[in-house]
Parts: sequence; structure tokens; C-alpha cells
Amino acid sequence: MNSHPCAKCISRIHCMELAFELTQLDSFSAGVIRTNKVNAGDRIYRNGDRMTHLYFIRRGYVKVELLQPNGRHQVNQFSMPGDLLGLDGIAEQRHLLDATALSDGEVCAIDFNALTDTKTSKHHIHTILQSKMSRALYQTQEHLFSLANHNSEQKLAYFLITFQARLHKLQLQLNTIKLPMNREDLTSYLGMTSETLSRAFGNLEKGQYIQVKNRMISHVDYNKLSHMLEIDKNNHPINFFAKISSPTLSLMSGS
Amino acid sequence: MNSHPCAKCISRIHCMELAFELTQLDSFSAGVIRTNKVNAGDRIYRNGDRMTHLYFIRRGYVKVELLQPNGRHQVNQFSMPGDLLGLDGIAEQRHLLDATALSDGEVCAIDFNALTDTKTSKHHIHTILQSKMSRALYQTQEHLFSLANHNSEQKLAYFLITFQARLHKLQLQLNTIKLPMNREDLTSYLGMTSETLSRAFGNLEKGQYIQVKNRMISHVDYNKLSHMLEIDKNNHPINFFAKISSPTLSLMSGS
DNA sequence: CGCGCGGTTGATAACGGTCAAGACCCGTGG
DNA sequence: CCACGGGTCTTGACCGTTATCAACCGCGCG
Repeated sequence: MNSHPCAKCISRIHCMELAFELTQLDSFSAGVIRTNKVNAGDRIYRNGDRMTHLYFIRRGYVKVELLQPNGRHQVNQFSMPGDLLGLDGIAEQRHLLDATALSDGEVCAIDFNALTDTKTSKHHIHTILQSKMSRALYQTQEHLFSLANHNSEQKLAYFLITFQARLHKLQLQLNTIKLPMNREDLTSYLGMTSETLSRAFGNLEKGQYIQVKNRMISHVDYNKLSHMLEIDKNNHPINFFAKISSPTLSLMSGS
Repeated sequence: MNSHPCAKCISRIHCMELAFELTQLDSFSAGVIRTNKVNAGDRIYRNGDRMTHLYFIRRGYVKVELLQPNGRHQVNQFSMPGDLLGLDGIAEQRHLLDATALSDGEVCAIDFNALTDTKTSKHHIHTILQSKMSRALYQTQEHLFSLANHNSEQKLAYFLITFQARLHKLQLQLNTIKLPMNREDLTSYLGMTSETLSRAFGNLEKGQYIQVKNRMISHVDYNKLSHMLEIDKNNHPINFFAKISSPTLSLMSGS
């Protein structure tokens, strides 16, 4: 009888949400999934590493960034429990990004070849992987949208909203968010300098959107934050009916 | 005997590069792959549509954009022959983006369920799809990097370099590039206004990087353009040893 | 206590956005 | 063939947001 590394995992609930059904997970031997403890600052994988495993975050936070040879870097994602890392490496069989733990935590390393091997895995696993990748793709494109279209306060507002939404899915809704990342990582993610970020925090606080105490964000008014993203640059509320043209309307009645 | 929709396709070479091996392709019936002619401006799919097909571009250019309900939009990608579209829709079984033809062309619609059905498809197909998605993911993250880190001229330079590189892969290297998109779509993709884009084109021309004549870009000096991306904001070439602090240095000597 | 680090605040400058006008391109029609 | 017109693109002047540079604050730690 194999040991089941997931049998006593406190993240089973997240795994289920992930569609990694328990039956599926339990069918893997301990050789396929291995749980590792990580400390803040530990590199989980780095650019150039052979892609042998995917990583499932069980506990803690991880940043995923693109490091350029000239020393510049770009934080592309802040990952949290329930997220699957390493998908970027599938195409080239090598990781192209760097993943670093932001806090102490636990990460399940999943042997990629065993996972996708027809003999040992069920067809279902491919569907799950496809779905995860498709979702990751869309998430990145929303990030792209924010960088291209928002000003500094809107970027920060958008980040706070989506970060909270992800925590919410983990049933971690608290009225206070503790950000796992420092200001520098956040500036990279949001595409601004730390001074501008600091002022953006200050302005949101002045406007009664949030309350800031270092990495603790409290009294977050999500409705007000969302509203801010619907306002155009001249502070005119957007007129929906003027914007949505007839073809789209006909499409809606059609389906 | 089935008709083979790919038998006389002029893009067979690109399909091969895609790892859609001919044997694989020929094994699909005409019901799985269907080729459609599209005209400039045709919508290939739109946000909310059920994701029934993936689309392989055989000829022509396509823009893929995220349309927000408030009317704002963000061009996320310019696709060209050999690209596979619609991957964003896999997770939700619905398309989340909009794909619009920029020029007349041909697009192969591939029945997604038939493609991934275990009974009709080979295991190999999942590997190919994974690889395509992983690559798309990385490409988006590079775009993200550019938006977050480059000034307007650098963004344009970066776009020109990557666009040319993709044309090069299609063996379409010409000393003149004809851009398939108008300025408005390009401004959305690059996250700037049309005035700034116009000035960026002008400045690159003044600096002898390129020559611009409407959508025709000629005399492109790729080395010079690349060099521009390696320069930091103060025009000082990056000093590796100043930038890379001691912990990283120890890392370098370590590896 | 003094230092170093992360974060904030302030003054200034530059980049890019905005608004307005003009140039160019190209299809249409005289 | 040229004149017109509408849309697209470019140029110019001005202004606002954000980057830059510098000083300062608060806090943990040796």
C-alpha cells in the first residue's frame, strides 16, 4: 500500500476546488507528489531549470517573476494556496520564470511526466491542466489590461480587488488583508515606482477607500474601489447605452 | 475515404512547425477541421460565445482583444499564420476575448471536443495543446514586462523586434514590414495614445532606427533597436556589477 | 545608541496625455 | 484628370501624472 501524501493535507478542500479530485489524487503514489516545506526567500524554481515538476501551493505565498539577463525583473504573479506553478515551463521543458517564496509555507511538487503519462494518469488530468493554463492565460491578460489602461491609483485598486477576490475563494475573507509582499515587489507588479505606490496608498487612504498600516490593509470599501475603475479619465461616469452598439445587443438576444 | 482538408493547404509547413504532424492532421475527418475564408473586420469569435472550436490561422492577420462591458478595450495579441486562437476559452467553455480579422485571410476551425476526445485523438494532441498554451502564456508575460518597464519608444522597438521575429519564423523575412494593424489597435496593444505612438515612430525614424511610410516599415536596424532596450532610463549602459548586489554575485560564482 | 533597511514625503523635471489644428491618404464623383 | 471630402495620421502647445532625486521617518537589530 502506497502512502498517500495528500491524505492528511489541510488543503484538500482547495484541491477539490482545483478539480484535482481526491480519488484522482489518492491514486498517485508518493513518488508523484512530494510535499516540501519552504522558507521565505527560497527559490522554488528559476529560469533555465529543467521543468520536471509542477508545484501546488499548499500554504504560504509565492511570487513569480521574469528576470532579464540585464538585471531588470518583472513580477508577473503573486500566487497563493490552491495555485499551480510552473506552467510556463511546459513548452520548452525548461522554466522561463523564477518562483520565490514570499513567506514560509508548503509546496507540493508534482512529477510532471508521471502526471501526464498516459499509463499512470487518467484522461481527466489533461482537461484539468488545460483549464488551469487557460485560466492563467486570462488572468495575465487582465493584468495586461490594467497596466495599459489604469492610472496608478486604479492599478492599486484593481490589485486589491482581485487579490481579495482570490482570498475570498479560499474562504479567507477577513476584514483586514495582510499583504505578503513588500513594496518593491508590488511596484514591479503594478509597473510604477515605490514613491508613486506610496502616494497611491496615501491617496486611497485619504479618499476613505482603505486604511493602511504597513502591509496591513483594513476597512476596504470594495464598492467604492470598483466604482473608481468605472470612471473614465475625466471623471464622467460611463454611459453604457452609448457604448454598447447594436451588433452586441443582437448577439445577446441570439444566444 | 474522408476528404483531407489539409491535403492541399499551403500552410502545411507551418502546421508542421506547430507539431501538428501531417499524419496527425490527415487522420482528422473534414468534420473536425473546416477552412473558412474571412474578410477584414470579420469577428471570428467574441466574448461570451460558447467555445466549440479552436482556430488555426492559415493566411492573414487577426487581433485578439479584451472588451470590457464599459466599452474600453485592450488589444492583447496580433496573430499571424501558424497561430492557434481561442485557448482563452478552454477554462470556462466560453470565449472571454474577441478575435477579429485585420485582413482578408483563411482560418481553419478545429472542433475542440473532437480534437481532445480520447477516442478520436491521440495522446500526442494534448502535449501539443499544452505546449501551445504554455508558449502563449509566456508571450503574454513578455508583453506585460514591456508595458511595465519600457518607455514609449522602447515599447515600439520591442514590438517591432518581436513582430519581425515571428515573421521570420514563417520565412517571411523581407527588408520591409507591412504592419497589418492601424495605429489605434497598435496604441491599445502598446498602452499609449496615438499621438505618443506617432511621435515614437517619428523619433525612431530621426534616430535612424527605421524608416516609416504609413504602415510600411523599412530599413529596420534590429541591432540598434535591441541596443535601445538594454539602455537604462538615463542612457547609461547598464553596469552589471553595480546593479547586481553581493548576494547575487555569490550566486553567480556558485553556479 | 547608531546603523541600515524599508517606507514615506517633498521638490522638481520629464514623459506622455490632452486638446486643437493641420497634413496626408484614398476613394468618390464631377 | 482633378476636386472634394472623410477618415487617419502627424505635429504643436500645453498641462498633469508620474519618475527622479533627496531628505526624512520608524523600526528592528547588532
